[in-house]
Amino acid sequence: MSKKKEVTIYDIASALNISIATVSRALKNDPVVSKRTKKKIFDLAEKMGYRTNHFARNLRNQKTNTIGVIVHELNSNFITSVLAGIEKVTAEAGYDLIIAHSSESFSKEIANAKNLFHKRVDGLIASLSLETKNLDHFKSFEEKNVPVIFFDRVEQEGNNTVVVIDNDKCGYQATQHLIQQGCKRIVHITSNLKRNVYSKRFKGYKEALADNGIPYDEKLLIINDLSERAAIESTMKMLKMNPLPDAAFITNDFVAAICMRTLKENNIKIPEDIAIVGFNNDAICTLVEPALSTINYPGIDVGEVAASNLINHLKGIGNLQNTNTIIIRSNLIIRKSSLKK
Amino acid sequence: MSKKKEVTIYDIASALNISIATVSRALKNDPVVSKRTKKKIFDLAEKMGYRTNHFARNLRNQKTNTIGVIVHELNSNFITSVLAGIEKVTAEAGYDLIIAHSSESFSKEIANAKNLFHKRVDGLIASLSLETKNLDHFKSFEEKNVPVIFFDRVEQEGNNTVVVIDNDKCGYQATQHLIQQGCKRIVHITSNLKRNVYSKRFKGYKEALADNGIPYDEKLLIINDLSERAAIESTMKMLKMNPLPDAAFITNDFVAAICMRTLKENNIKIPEDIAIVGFNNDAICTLVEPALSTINYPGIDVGEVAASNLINHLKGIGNLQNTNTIIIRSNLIIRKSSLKK
DNA sequence: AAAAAAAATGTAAACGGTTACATTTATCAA
DNA sequence: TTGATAAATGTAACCGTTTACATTTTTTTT
Repeated sequence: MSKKKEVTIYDIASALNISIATVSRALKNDPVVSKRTKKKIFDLAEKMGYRTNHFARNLRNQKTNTIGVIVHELNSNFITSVLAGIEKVTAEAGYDLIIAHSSESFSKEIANAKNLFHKRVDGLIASLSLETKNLDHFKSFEEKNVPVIFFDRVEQEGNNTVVVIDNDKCGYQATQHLIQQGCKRIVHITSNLKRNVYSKRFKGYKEALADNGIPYDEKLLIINDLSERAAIESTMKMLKMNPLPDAAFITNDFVAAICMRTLKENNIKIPEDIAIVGFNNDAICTLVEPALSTINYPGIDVGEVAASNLINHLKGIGNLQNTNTIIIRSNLIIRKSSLKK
Repeated sequence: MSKKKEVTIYDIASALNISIATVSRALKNDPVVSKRTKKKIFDLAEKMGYRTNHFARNLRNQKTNTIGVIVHELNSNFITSVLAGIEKVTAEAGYDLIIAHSSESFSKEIANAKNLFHKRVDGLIASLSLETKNLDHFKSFEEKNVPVIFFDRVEQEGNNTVVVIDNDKCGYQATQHLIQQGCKRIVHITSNLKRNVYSKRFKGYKEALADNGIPYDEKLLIINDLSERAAIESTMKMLKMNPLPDAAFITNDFVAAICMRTLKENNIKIPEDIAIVGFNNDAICTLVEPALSTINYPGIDVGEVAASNLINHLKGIGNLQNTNTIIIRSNLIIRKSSLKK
């Protein structure tokens, strides 16, 4: 089962009786090579089944042409949209992608970072796990001047570049909308408040309450880990409240969908008894009943913006040093789950 | 913004006044190097921040340590499960992954195959797009003896190795179950019958009908492209049938969910008026109302099996030459959407 | 037709590992 | 102490590109 020997520029050169330098230049379409020679070389390369050895090239060029991506989970509509956006931009620019996921574990995130660092990615795009306590594992990238862009779950310390939405405003809008529907006891189901996305949405939630003269009640705040089991538990907590809340702002559509199912199983009417607003605008929103109001968080845009900024930086166009925060447009989508009137 | 120079085995060697050969051997933990020397080398490598240059190594070793994956779409629960399974196995074995998706387009699948071929992946795992007409674009892999494993959407021509479920049986079981519920006019909503998965499920559907003395009616067969729009159109077609069908076996949970929503919008009761069985067992199944009966198609197992067979082949353990088909266990899950009694 | 300038091509040294083979050093038996 | 053997280390070629610099060929100018 011996592999056929690979064709190299030496084979092409000696077949045409020219130097490897000319072959190398021709294959990169260097204008310095004459059209006649180029044609001969292209044709023969095609015929011989030549393929570039990227290792030799990268070894020589001292760059990997690879972007690393670290996400917390793959099983998420939002994340796959972001990946699609990243993929689109990086593929066009001729970069490869190595995708790693941490399963929300800090130690796995550290391992992923170390691995991608050793693989020498030219740049990194990352969203933090729920458990992540610090950014020490990204220091090595900084030391070697490898650019890192964070998106969604980010940390503002130091001079990172981050791509986010205005989570504060989104939390405010969602809550304000529920208040306008006449809701007064609005539960907030969210996740680890150490993560910017959740703390900011929480901040917006509180601000909207305050602006409407509704006192903040910490009993209405429920934290969970975004799993199905946790979503059910959170809902049960909500059901035990007395008096029952009249709305819930939930920072994740999947959790919101589980919550709605559990509420319905317990004979709660949505939105009449409890109005619901989710977050992300996953495909699931229009499949559950009633359709789920949510914040539209366009993952594809996030991915595209993160990737194109990174690549422009790598190409020397633009510079991330002076770019601190990029805010992507987002908006509230009102559906039946929150329409009381 | 000059990058700090990378540390190489030469730097370590000269710092310790030994040869690069010893350093190279030590870093690979070659037993031929003495413990004393090894320790010195490890410690210094750590201290100097040495990282292996994979390009130099791979160039010399003539292998890439990379597995290519081609899928039709990322936005699918099933596919992300498969990827998770593949990732688990390949990461443990120390292989990298390059993931490409064709967006169901034949030309993009060809481009992806060509790209991965030029990147010289050591092996390939692929599921075909809906549009794919032939496997010519995988011939180059065969020629260079690069192993290819197909999963889910496969083509049995030639001597490929494929990882699938018993789609025939699944189609039979789903249909049989609906018949047992008393259904007689069972619509089958599926996709391109040129793809094995759909043709086999269709075959099972027809066999179950035949075994129960129900004549096959081709008017009850609806083909679509799995998009939301197509799912709605398919449902409208179903609604226009006279008499109305009493069940639908739909080969995709997402399409089934859209279909259920559309039916409900048109005041059809599920399962009383029309019973539904989907396919895949996506998370969505228990979030729609009523909960969706489906075929459990464990993507993670598919991914793990495909990847471990590929890697064993690469390592010389086991051989794919004589492995034609691997069938993964699957089963019918009965929920409310199909329970008439 | 010769000189000057421009275009095309060639030479050879990197890039950073791996490893067959050669050499040195350590260990042990007689 | 010596020679034989085993253990450890070293030398140098190789993997397939890229590119600064050198050289040759072609074109233009006078």
